[in-house]
Amino acid sequence: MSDESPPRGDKSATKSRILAAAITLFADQGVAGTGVRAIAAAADVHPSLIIHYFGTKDGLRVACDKHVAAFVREHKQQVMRAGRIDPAELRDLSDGPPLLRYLARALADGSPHTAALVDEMVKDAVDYLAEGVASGLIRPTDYPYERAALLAIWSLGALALHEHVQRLLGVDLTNLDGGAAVESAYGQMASELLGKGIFRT
Amino acid sequence: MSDESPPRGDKSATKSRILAAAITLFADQGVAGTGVRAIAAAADVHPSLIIHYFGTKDGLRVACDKHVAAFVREHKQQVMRAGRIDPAELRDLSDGPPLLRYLARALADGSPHTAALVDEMVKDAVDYLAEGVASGLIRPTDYPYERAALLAIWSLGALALHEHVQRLLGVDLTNLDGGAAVESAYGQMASELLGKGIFRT
DNA sequence: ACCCAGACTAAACGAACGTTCGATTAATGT
DNA sequence: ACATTAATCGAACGTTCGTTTAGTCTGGGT
Repeated sequence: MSDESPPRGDKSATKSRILAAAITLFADQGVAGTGVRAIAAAADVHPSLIIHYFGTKDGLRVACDKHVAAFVREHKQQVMRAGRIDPAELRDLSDGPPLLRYLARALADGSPHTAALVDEMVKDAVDYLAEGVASGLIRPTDYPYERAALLAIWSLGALALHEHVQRLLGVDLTNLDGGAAVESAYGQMASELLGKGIFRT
Repeated sequence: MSDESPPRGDKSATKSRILAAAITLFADQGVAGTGVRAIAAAADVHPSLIIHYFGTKDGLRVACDKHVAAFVREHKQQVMRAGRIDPAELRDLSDGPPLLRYLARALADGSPHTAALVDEMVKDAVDYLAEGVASGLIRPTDYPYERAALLAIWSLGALALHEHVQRLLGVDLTNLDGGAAVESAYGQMASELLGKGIFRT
């Protein structure tokens, strides 16, 4: 019980408090299922202040999209591998709003900015896989784009179904602590499947 | 322009008309984003009739869940492989409400009955894969349950992200016509990845 | 012929919704 | 000290929400 009452008159701090509250609630209950009053209460501000800053509820949604997209853009590779985010950045992730849970919902909901984000991730994956092929680690393919796309879909799809992944395999892909996901049942099984394949040679 | 005006006094027909409209709208806009009035208008009935039949909006949601679950339970294997539903059943799928789109949203939203459904699919996949192992087609593994679970997650995750799958690979997993998905870029790439693996031997 | 169960409608309720408007407060420049 | 600006609140707007209540209409049993 230290700084419970937010300081008044600090615009950017209030704005990010609203943003954090919105991301949390949107991630939990969906955009349509969350009212501005609930967000305002969580951010400890008056509802009309949200409109004053973001114009409209959808403006706030867009701001949340952009905020999460900015984070993801800096960690594309790690997010797509659903783990192994370096500990320094990880503190920001556990302390702040649940960015990955928000992303998971945005992926399924088809929010405006998410498609572009996914496309970027696929493009990066193409390059990343091409490097692996060049260094002889990764098997070449006739369809490098399609392979990258499918790997991205599988990774992000697992993130979107993180609730089921947790129930079935015991890993919370949205709350990775120190690369736990890679050593988990999820990571080990993914290695086995992608490593040796599934069909008998 | 044949039977535009629905017959009055046919309880079960009206009920399924409401159910179909609800599944369509829920799949398109989400449960929270769809009002009972919109459903009533789509089903061409009065809003209060929905309450009369299903008690509450959430009761209608549960009825939709059950209806979709019943369909999926009869086609578990095909749904998980996201294709190859036999043409007879397929007509019901294209004519009726978008059951797979509803399922995709329910998977990500975590609706009540979906978890049990996924668990059943995984259990079936365990058996199915065990048969493959017994017949020598499929490589054995030390963790058969985890393998089945991950394959299910990948399949259903791709379904949940069907919008991105369509944009990236040109396949609509929710609107499969005659096993097109298996021969598509999605199906071929999945075969390649699961067949030979990704790492160079 | 009557009646009655039930399919269905009409109108309204209170609550919650997103948003607007005007006032109040506190910091800032002069 | 004063004017200005912006941050923030308080109260209300009109709309839509899910639901309720009371009713009308109709087909089938007796």
